[in-house]
Amino acid sequence: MIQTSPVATIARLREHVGQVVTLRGWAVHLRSSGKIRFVVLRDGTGIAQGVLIKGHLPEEDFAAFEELTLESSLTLTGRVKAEPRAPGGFELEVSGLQLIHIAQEYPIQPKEHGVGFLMDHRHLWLRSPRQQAILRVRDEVCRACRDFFHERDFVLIDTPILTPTACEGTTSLFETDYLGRGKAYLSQSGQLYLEAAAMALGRVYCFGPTFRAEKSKTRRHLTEFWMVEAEAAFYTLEDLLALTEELVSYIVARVLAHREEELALLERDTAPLKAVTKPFPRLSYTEAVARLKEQGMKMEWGEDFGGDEETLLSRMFAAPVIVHRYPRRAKAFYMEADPENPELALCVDMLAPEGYGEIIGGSQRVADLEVLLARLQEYGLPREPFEWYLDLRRYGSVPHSGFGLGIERTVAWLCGLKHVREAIPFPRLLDRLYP
RNA sequence: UCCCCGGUAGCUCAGCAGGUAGAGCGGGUGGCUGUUAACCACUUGGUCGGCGGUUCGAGUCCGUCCCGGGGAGCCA
Repeated sequence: MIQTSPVATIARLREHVGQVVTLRGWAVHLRSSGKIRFVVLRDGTGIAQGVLIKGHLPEEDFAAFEELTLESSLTLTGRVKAEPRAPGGFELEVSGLQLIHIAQEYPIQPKEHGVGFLMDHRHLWLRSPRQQAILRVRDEVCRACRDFFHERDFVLIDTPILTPTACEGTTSLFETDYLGRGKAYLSQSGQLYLEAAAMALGRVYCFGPTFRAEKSKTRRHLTEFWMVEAEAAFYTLEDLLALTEELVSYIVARVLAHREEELALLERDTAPLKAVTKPFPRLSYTEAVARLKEQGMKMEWGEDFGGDEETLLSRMFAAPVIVHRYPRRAKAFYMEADPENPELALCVDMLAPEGYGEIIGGSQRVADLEVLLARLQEYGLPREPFEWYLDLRRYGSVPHSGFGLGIERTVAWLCGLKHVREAIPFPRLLDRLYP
């Protein structure tokens, strides 16, 4: 395509005021008032308005407006002008319009649509300003996680997605045939492999998709979701609590600093996010149960928290709340017992405020071979597939701890979303695999 | 897996007591020199989720299945 003027992006239009530039993008609003016509263009960096005045551009280009439909692609060339009346604050006095592709009748209108319809058109829904804003926040969260760990000398370790066994025997797994040699499962956590890597590199983390085949149908569940997990040799539960607290406050600060515009577009009240500062409130499970009972919840010591309990607990504090030392029998086989009370596990959950619930789960891991062997038996797990994992306790075992943070739940919280399905580009849900 | 709600035009919905299927938006045509989800006029648009039943007659009542939404459980 022949360009007669420099190509600009809408986000940087202010640097081109007074100059003639070309914008490339898609039509989002088309209005005509006879001899004056308006095209609102989006290019992925923002929106800007082009004004077409009869006689100020070739007649052919002026007439091409008539062919435009919503989401048609085109280029606009013109002089940049600051204009308070224009969406985005800048407009182009169009001297040239080139059609690239005329879109068919676009299904998504600037009006209310049902969730089902929007999800069926997720590939197009992503173009809407709100979805773009969410995806930019997600991008910031992911980058913050990587930066955080690199600044602290954690090494990125890519753990396998196809695995021979469950990390935690209890949850259901996606099963696939492995080239006729038996079953393979989609990973539900990189943790076990990360533990091996921690014994090699000290501090490690992984960042990738995880899969849970549970038939969960709630606002906080996906069947495929992203998790950042960290594992560190010689870390105790106390070290772990400090690390999770640091990570979450780091993420929140980064999003507030770099994604203010997006949060404003999402109409996210940032006051509760600005209140997220260290130290976070810490409660033992036993204390949490007592607090819930005070609030009138009917539950007994030993039961895990349900959705209602989590919501209530997270609403009691401005910052995320750290709940530690749950009853061991409600938790996974690899968690170290509390030496002060063997009925408790040295574990942690972090609950996001405003009712968002669990975003982090972690624990100190069993370091002793005999204890781990007994656990496998206790939980009814076969020993053979875990032999490699047991080796970690045979060759220089050390205390170590790790955790995982759910990306979508974190993004949903930061953006103030009602459901995690909007926090991932293409959500995989119980009854949704398309698009 | 269980409970609740829903499925009518491309979209969002209305449709009373069973009696010839409606609106707004979108699409199309025309008008308008500053529009902001523009406005005005005209116009287009239907396998009422599928199957079966009751009835002279079913979008409407009954049965069943499918799909979607919300919640529970389970889970992180």
